[in-house]
Amino acid sequence: MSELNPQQQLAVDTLTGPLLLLAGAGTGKTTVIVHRIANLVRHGIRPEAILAVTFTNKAAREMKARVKGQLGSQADSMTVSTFHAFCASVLRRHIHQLGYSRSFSIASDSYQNGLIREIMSSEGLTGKGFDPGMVLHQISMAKAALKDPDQLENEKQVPLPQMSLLYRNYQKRLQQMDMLDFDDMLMLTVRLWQQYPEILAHYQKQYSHLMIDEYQDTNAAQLQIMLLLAGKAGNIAVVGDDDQSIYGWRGADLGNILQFEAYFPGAKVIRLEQNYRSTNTILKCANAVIALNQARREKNLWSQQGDGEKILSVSCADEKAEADFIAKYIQSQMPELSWKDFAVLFRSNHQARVLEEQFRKSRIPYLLVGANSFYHNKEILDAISFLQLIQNPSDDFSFLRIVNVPPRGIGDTSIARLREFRDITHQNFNQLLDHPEILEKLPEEAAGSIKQFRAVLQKARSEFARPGQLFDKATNFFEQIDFFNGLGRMYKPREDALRRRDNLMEFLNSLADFDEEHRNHKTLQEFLEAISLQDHSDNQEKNKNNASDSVTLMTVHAAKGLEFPMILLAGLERNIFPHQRAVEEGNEEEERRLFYVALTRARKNLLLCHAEKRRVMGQVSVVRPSKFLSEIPEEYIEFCKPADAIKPLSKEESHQSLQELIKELSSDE
DNA sequence: GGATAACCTATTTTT
DNA sequence: TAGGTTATCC
Repeated sequence: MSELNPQQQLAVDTLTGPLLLLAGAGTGKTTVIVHRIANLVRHGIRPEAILAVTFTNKAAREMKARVKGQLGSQADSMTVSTFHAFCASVLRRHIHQLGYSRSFSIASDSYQNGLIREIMSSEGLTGKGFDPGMVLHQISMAKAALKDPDQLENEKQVPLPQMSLLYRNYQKRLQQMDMLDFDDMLMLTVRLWQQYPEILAHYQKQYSHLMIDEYQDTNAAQLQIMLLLAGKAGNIAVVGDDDQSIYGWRGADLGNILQFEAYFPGAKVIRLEQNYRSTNTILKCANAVIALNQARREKNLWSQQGDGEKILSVSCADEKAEADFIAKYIQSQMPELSWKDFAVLFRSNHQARVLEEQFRKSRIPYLLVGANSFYHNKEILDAISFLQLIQNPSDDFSFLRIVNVPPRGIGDTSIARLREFRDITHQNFNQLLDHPEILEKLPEEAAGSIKQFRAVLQKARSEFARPGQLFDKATNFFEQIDFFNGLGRMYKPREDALRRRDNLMEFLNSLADFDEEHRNHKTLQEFLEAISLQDHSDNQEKNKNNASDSVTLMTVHAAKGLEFPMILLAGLERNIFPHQRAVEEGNEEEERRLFYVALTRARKNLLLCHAEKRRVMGQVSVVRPSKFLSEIPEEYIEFCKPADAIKPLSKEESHQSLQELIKELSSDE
């Protein structure tokens, strides 16, 4: 795109007051954001006074890089940050005012999970009907909506009567351990600014111009942060698309964008509707489908790219046939296209399994996005817990996690004893270890191990107290205490031992990288914060760059913001997409937005697949096509069977592929 | 303390 | 079907 269209230009020229930029899919919003920032600077706004907020680190990095392309080194003094990283920096400076330690650490999801389990079991709330994930979700939603436990008490629609009790305990335990979860970072920033107007004033003065990306995904807490920070001056520009709001289940409030003018009086609204990505056939379908939603702002995407080809809807016998068809179809498009031109999207992760299997059989290179992250590995969590405990002595949870890893004779009995002491004295485990009389009450072997453990921790704390040489310290440290080696040995008898050891090695390397990148000026605390706030798809990025050419497999959620020449959507069936539970919970419109996101990822071609029978929970059952299929206007779509969708190979090609097959068969095993 | 067996349950997961 | 968690046993 060489120059801006009139709407884009208008957005770039609107520099003061509240601005809502409704940017449809593929309408060049990032270009506008970047140009607008450059324009602000051109009009005399100091880069230090500009704050741009995104949701992901990746988005922040990209924005910064592109602004740098426009402004050069001036861009360095501007703040581009995620909501959470920004709040973390605010809280690191001021959170003592709210009774937390400034050296708080950040609770990861596995951490939250473990903590809520512990709380639920101590309240006797285990077994059927007590789902820790659900409780955690409720707490998260409450925090996102800035509700405290008392407010939850008065609510009628809580799924568990004990909700507010659990929330209160969870919060108490986190605070005792000087930990914040992700929602706390937002909630406490709001609380801080509300209770200390002079602190808020400081930030208002520092940042005169705000910009928020992916505005449709903001929750109530984030809205408060923006309202407070924008203050009376109200120089805030938000960019988003209500039709692409697909994170309601994480607390995103569509009302933030639908009622923007009510929250920010005098706001200007600009629509970007010219799309630079897709064919008009695709856009007309997407427009028609999304128009069926009630809660939205009117928009109509169009492009200058011509009509392009019709959308294809293919009906397959079952999920295996569907995967087989998808594989064959992609192969049939070769070699005119390359593997990386295709993305196969699905509603839920488990659908990937059949596809993966088929792709392996068919020897199609693929990349599964969003599969379990590096940081979910047991050994990595152990290693992080270890560092966490060194950094934050109050972290009882990490203590419990690694006090006996690798096994050093500190069993359930000893732990139970320590817990008793903790309940009586209200001191954390680390403090308890300072009392010799308590150690005496433990089994002899355990007491010995614990003393040793304590000594190791103390030594490590003094080693890590100063910034720099993180990596050296860590490697030496791990070697000295035999933690690293111990872990390696621990996994030796199993065949996954090598992988786990490699993972630990990689983790140490990431420490080294971090150290080097920041020229040895960073502390352990900063490293831990970085890995907590890092979006874990960073690893995916690396994979993607390395994997030169492969088909992408991912959920529709993961595909937001991406584009591919050809999109294949699998499992377009009732109860799968829209998801049964979403419909039951009254979220059909969000499912439709999700479908809209899927459609608008495609540049040239869209292929929608569904099966007639599918194995669900081990049982084969007859399934029906999704209602979304019937929402696509008939003139843009063609229905067919797998065989009709694949262009037959020419004689020459089929001869060739036969040759290949023979070669493969003879070389295999 | 650790291995094994039985048991349960299946959305999405930016930080 | 497959995974993750819990229960049980040695």
